[in-house]
Amino acid sequence: MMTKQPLIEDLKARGLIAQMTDEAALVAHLNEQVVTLYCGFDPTADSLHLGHLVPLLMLKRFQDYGHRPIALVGGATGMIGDPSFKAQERQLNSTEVVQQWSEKLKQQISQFIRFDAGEDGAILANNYDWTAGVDVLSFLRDIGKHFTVNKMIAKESVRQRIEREDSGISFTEFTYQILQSYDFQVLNERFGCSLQIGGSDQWGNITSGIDLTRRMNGKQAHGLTLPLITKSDGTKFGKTEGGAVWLSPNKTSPYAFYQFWLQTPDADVYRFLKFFTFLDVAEVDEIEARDKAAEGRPEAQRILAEEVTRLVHGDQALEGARRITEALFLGDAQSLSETDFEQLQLDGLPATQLLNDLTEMPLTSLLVDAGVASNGKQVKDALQRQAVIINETECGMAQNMDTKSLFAAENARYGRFFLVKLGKKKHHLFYV
RNA sequence: GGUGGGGUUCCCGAGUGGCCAAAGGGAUCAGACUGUAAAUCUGACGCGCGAGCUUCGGUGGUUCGAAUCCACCUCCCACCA
Repeated sequence: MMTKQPLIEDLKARGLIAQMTDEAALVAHLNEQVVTLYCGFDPTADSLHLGHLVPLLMLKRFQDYGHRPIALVGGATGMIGDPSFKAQERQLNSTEVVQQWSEKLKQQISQFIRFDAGEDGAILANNYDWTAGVDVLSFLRDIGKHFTVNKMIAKESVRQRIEREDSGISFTEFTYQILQSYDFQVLNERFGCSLQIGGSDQWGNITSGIDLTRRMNGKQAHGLTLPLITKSDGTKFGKTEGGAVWLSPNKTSPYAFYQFWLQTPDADVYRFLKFFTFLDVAEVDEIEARDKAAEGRPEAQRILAEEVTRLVHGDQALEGARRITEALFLGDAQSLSETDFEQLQLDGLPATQLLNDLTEMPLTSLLVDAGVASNGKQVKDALQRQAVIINETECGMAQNMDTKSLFAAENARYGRFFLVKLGKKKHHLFYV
């Protein structure tokens, strides 16, 4: 890294700080030494999603400034469920499932930070290791004694659950903040970890961990939270028609991932460039200025999509995503060669093999079965507007029952490919 | 334990015997305009190509006909004890 402004200044400029404990003390602490910091990720699914990306990149930002990150997988806390700002009690997952998910998260996290032997080499930990073996009496006497229920109840993060009588909060979830606090204390003791970061919903858990660390270890620790990522139109960030955008290529293909970013509204894109990429703030401002001056289509979305896809899926996957995008949106699909088609499939364009007998198979059902649309109504709607295109041929309602002839061999590209477009953005490859 | 209010389609929320697959808003999808953006306008929005099928906390009843009436059950809310 070249000359750059101090870490906290940079984070502020990016809008990445929601709250922090005593700023002056934290800044001084970061300037004085290599700081070991941690962020926890609970296994609530078999993959991380976009919501985890900002904290994950935050760890990397700290590492880039010479600090030592600990990525903590919540094998233990994931068994309990964090009640913070959740409206309802969570469904518990079995031990095997949580452990399995923990392993997957570990692998994902590993690709973002450096695990070399240097003093800023990252550490991967699982709180299951130090929590599973604690017996009840020790837990209550050694740890629980440091918490007053009065304070625990007062936390904003659990207040609505305590005040609302229709949901309530189980003792299990109520103890979550103790477990997380214990993590901080243990990490402080074992690795000298003195800073915890997390989403702004974690503020309560973080400060209680700081308290516990001070009580049990006599050490002063710090905390910093990141803002909740919001969209300018008020809808939830990180969701698409199909649900969450995952970091695992098996759950969200690099192509879909790339497309997600490419479709970022102008009103959010520059903010997101600061949140999700390592481009300098000045660079982002420059891009913005250039786009404003240029009139017409901005460059920002493309840059954002490329940067983030590369970060999460690597150069090769990015190339694949770009190839598909170019073929489908920029070039004309007419000119694709046979190997291009094969490549599209390899690159992750959703593809489905055609059934042998398409007699009596409505186009609506075919497309729904392939996952192009979620129900027949959507296909029907598109058909009524001539918005279904099979290899350059527009289809209307009248063709709904003509699936067999639409997908007849003589209409296939190179005798086996059908590129189906539903609406402007959904593409699907069918092959014989 | 008592009294009163309530559980409606993804969410919020109307509907109190037929005109209800169920107002309105949000979310979502598609079209127009654009730049694979926003805003705006249009259409779709329980499932089904269709005939048609299945919904209004649950079960059973009254009725030609029920989300709407009755009984019981269940969950929630408010107040009282």
